[in-house]
Amino acid sequence: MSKGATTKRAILDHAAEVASEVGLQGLTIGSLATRTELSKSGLFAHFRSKEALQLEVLRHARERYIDNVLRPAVAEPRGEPRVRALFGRSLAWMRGDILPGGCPFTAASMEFDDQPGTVRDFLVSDQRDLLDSIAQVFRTGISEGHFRADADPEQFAQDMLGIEMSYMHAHRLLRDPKAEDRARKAFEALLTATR
Amino acid sequence: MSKGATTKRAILDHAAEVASEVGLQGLTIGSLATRTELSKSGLFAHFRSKEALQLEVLRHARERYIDNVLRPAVAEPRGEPRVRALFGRSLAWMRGDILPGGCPFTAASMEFDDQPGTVRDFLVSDQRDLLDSIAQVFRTGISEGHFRADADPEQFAQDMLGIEMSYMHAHRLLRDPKAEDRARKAFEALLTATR
DNA sequence: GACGGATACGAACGGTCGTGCTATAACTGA
DNA sequence: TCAGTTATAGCACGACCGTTCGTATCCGTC
Repeated sequence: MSKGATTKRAILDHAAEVASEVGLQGLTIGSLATRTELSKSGLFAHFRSKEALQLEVLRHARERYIDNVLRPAVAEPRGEPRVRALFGRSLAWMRGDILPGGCPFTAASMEFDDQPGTVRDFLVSDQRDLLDSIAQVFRTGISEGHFRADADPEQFAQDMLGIEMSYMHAHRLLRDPKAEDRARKAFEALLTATR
Repeated sequence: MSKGATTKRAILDHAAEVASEVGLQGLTIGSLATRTELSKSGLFAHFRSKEALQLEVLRHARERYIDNVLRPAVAEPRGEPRVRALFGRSLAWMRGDILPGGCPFTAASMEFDDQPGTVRDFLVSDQRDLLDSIAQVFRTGISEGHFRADADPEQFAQDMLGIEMSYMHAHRLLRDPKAEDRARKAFEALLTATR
């Protein structure tokens, strides 16, 4: 890997962490330059605009998500075990085990849902993919006979995401120690209802 | 009401709308001054710092929430009807019927969950109150015999909030026309599980 | 109608924002 | 090793940030 690509990756590593904590708007070129020990213009040269930086940060975070959540989960046996693995790893993602500020997509979704532009467009397609992935994993559970044949995968996806989001809220903002326990109970109830 | 209080209220009305769309960080004194047709310093005089402005915006939004969601719901008969009313009005709140950008608390929670300070502190106590209110309303359903006696009100609160949050996500970001239908189905399933 | 406090304005402050340009330093491939 | 590319620094820019201060204007009270 060339020098440029190496630095760029290092920048994006830091940027994803910062963005997960202060959001994509709070992510500023000056502060990121200080943090990576680069000059503002030196860093800026890697991206041609702030918007491009934001997009690359999201792309980078998505890779992290795929590597740490989606791919390991899909490596599990089809059906319920795979669904459980996906949920468990999603909780860790939301908790901040991978990026210190928790899920940057959820945060960015709230930030940008009313701001048209390429960032919003990226988020839309990315979150659609995410929901599709959940639904797809769930479908393996239907075809394995673990869940009712008439269960709705899209419904399941939205429901599971809701459990994750309220978990992130209760855990990260409220620091509620019972948050994870409740999230897992909600998940069990959701699974029970699909059988 | 004195002149000052009138202007201040007008400012906060606009500010709450803006904040619901671009977040509390995106809310800027200059742009808010333009929007309210005041000078920057004239507006600033009503608050003594940006942080104080943010706090007052949150307080103002909370009043809106209480007036439009909580109080009308509590006016309904105790038990399940009251729980249903609370959920239905919460969906409208999340949708953006009251503030155009949807729920500013959910957005601010994501923005500030890693940023210590008075804003975060306010959000914590406010969101704790919110969850307590949901739990309390749910308890009326237990004492009326509408729900199982051993149902966990705090669990219900976190679950219902999750349904609302994933609804907001699917509706506002993804503009998914089926989002509301799914949210209502999830709510029915949640109620069913508590009987 | 005049007074006095509340309210708003204008100008200016030091900072930081995102973004260019130019020059130099560091890498890379022949 | 050296030429050529790539990467980084330095500096400057206009714009806007939150904030302060002195001044003018409004308004309620007597």
